[in-house]
Amino acid sequence: MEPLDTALYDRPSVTVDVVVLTLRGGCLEVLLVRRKEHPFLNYWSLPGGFIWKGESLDEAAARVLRHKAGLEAEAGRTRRPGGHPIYLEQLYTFGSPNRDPRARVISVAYYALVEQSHVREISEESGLFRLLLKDEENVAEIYDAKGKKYSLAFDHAEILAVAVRRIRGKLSYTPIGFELLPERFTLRELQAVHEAILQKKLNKASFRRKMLASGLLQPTGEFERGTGFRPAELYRFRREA
Amino acid sequence: MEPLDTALYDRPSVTVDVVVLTLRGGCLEVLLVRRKEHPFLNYWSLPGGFIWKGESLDEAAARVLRHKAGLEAEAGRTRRPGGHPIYLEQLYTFGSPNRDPRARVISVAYYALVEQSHVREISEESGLFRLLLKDEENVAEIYDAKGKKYSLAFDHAEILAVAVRRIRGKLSYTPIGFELLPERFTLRELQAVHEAILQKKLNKASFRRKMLASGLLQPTGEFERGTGFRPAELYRFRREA
DNA sequence: TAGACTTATATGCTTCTTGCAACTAAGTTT
DNA sequence: AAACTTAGTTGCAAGAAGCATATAAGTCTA
Repeated sequence: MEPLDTALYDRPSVTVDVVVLTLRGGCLEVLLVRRKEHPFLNYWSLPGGFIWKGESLDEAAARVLRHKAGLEAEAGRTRRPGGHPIYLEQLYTFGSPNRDPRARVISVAYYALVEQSHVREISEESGLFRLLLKDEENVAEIYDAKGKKYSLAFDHAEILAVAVRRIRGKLSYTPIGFELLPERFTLRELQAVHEAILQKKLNKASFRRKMLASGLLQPTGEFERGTGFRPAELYRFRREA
Repeated sequence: MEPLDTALYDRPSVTVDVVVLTLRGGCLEVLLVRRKEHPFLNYWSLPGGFIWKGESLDEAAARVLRHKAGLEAEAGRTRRPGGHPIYLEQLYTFGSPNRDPRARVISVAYYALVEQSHVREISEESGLFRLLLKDEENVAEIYDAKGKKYSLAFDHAEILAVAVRRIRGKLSYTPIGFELLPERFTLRELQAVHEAILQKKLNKASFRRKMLASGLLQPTGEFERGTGFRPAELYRFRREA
């Protein structure tokens, strides 16, 4: 099984990089960490790490999530602090021969959807950045709170572009918007999530009808408080079983 | 960049496996090759191979397609013998620590959609097998022409299950059915492709309306010949540019 | 050659979904 | 009490999809 012809076969390192997405102020944001090594010293990059022995790719991604994003994980099933599973899914594998200038590194990218309050900005060395993907572009753009634009390490801007495209496509046939919200949320908040991801206004009545008809929302009978004006009912995602 | 702690970090081999799908007799079929090595000696398996130095994952998949399936490829753009590109797309990466009993092997799986007449059954060592995926199952079943069922090497039955699910999902929002047909085809043939993939009957009038309204079909003005009964018009996929 | 047969293609109708706009409801602020 | 803002509902029109039927264009058979 060991490749015999070492002049021909490549023996790459394999890393897992995780795109941690969250929503803040009506915008998609991504968690980045500052590199402390060459190349791309001091550049912002996706949290990631080499896979370990005896560990599956899913487990490696959960570990990265736990160690670099402070999100608890548990035997393949990553969990939010509150105990609910975090949405974590394999995205795509990037393997251009020169994506890392030092050596052959193949990166299995994952993406996670996390409620904003659960993303800990652990230190100066990690932070949330606004994420923008223009149509037809194959790299995403990254901005800090002041609107300053950053270049990312390696091909991470491409990875982000793939992530945003994936979540947009997925949203049109699966209601993963929940994953970015707290356990209880209003329909307006859910609609705002969809609008932020899809980058377009949605019709309120249609959105409500579709969501309620899907049977995935469970009304709690409780309402927002202190909003000024009429409070909206709180729903939760109907977890089967 | 080299992982330092060799007791902890893993340095796997990386292979590319390609799920070559085609359609024959109204059924999805997959190209398998017979293994000539341990483990799983003489088992049927997906065509695959180690990645080479200087080669991207896409290029590795195209090379596997060329060498193991006799399908011409060219600089990342794999092409049918006739000159049209073959549909080839990355599927998913499989990396359970013990999926290969000998060593850590991570497999980046691709899938290709190929017109039946272009799949060469090169020798005794390769063949097309009927592919069946039951709802809720996470492994696909494999049958030969006589209806005999086979077990596959490694986790290849799981890879096939993921491939079938992916193509089913994709078909509902992208008309990739073309890729399994010759350049010119009738609407009945196209509908048969969709029905074979989705495993359900479709309404003829609705299917025609939707396909023609999509603007992706170009009528050729020519018709089938020698079919007995009324010949249907031949269409081709509208290639932009 | 007429008529039976089979499949291609078109059309009308119903049902369901979606977008749009107006309406009512329930709070807060002045 | 009236103005204001957002929540939530309802009616209608446009479009998509399922279903049945009608017509068209060939071959086959008597």
